[in-house]
Amino acid sequence: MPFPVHPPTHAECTGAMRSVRDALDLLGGKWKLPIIVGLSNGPQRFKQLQREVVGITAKMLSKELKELEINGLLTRHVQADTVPVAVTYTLASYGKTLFPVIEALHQWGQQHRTHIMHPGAAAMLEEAAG
Amino acid sequence: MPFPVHPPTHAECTGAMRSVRDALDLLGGKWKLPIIVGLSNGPQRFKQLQREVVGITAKMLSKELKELEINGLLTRHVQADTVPVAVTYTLASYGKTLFPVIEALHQWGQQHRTHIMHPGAAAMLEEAAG
DNA sequence: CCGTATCCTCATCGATACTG
DNA sequence: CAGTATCGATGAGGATACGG
Repeated sequence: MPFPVHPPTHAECTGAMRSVRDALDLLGGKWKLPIIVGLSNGPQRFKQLQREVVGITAKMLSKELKELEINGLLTRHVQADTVPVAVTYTLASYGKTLFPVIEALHQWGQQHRTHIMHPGAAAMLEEAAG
Repeated sequence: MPFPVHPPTHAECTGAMRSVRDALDLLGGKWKLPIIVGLSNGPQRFKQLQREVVGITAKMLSKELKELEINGLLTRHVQADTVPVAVTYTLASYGKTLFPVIEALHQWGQQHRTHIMHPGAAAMLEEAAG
């Protein structure tokens, strides 16, 4: 088993599609992206992060953070000598390698909104292109 | 409502995250990517496509194709003068604008596999970076 | 503060049978 | 061939209560 980290929620893929699926699954779900964005402005403690990621429950935040940590995207640091304990999550430099990917998604998604709202121009281009 | 096309499966997002979510949702799910890949080698009829996208049921293929068509990623052409009717699906040139995005996901996903299998080097880099 | 445990709802997807 | 209709399983995610 070459890729034990992520649970195979989707069908097995062959060749190049496997890695696309991996990246998609890593960014997929409801909360992964907001969490990464929330941490992109600097380290956050659990409660801070929960306030930033509006609507997330402690259960989901805990679960998602665990997955992201296992994948090396963020690090978890426990300050044990305080009461109560303070836990800080930091976006790893490896996690920041996702930024170009997210940016690519952002660019496409943004133009897609305008594309959907002005389908006429696109249709004419389609027609011209055959 | 600025974006009526895609069902809002996920929480509303603010600012830049909306468009990332849009792109992610469009590519997300189990079958969208395999279908796009299957059509990237040229037009396909329904049954052909179902053979190419291994494991998909007619129900899912029909549903996914409808969504992709609504989003302008592919076109549906009906040859009504044959018995039985022939329906051909073609990846629109607009659909091909997704290729760079998919390529970005592919690149990251591929290096992630090697990253996960050689975490030592990454850990050392992390440590040095602080 | 930082989570975990339990129960619950709902969307997604699969299997199967059926129609034009 | 190209789908649709129906039923059922599965799992992501939410609500709430509780523990360290």
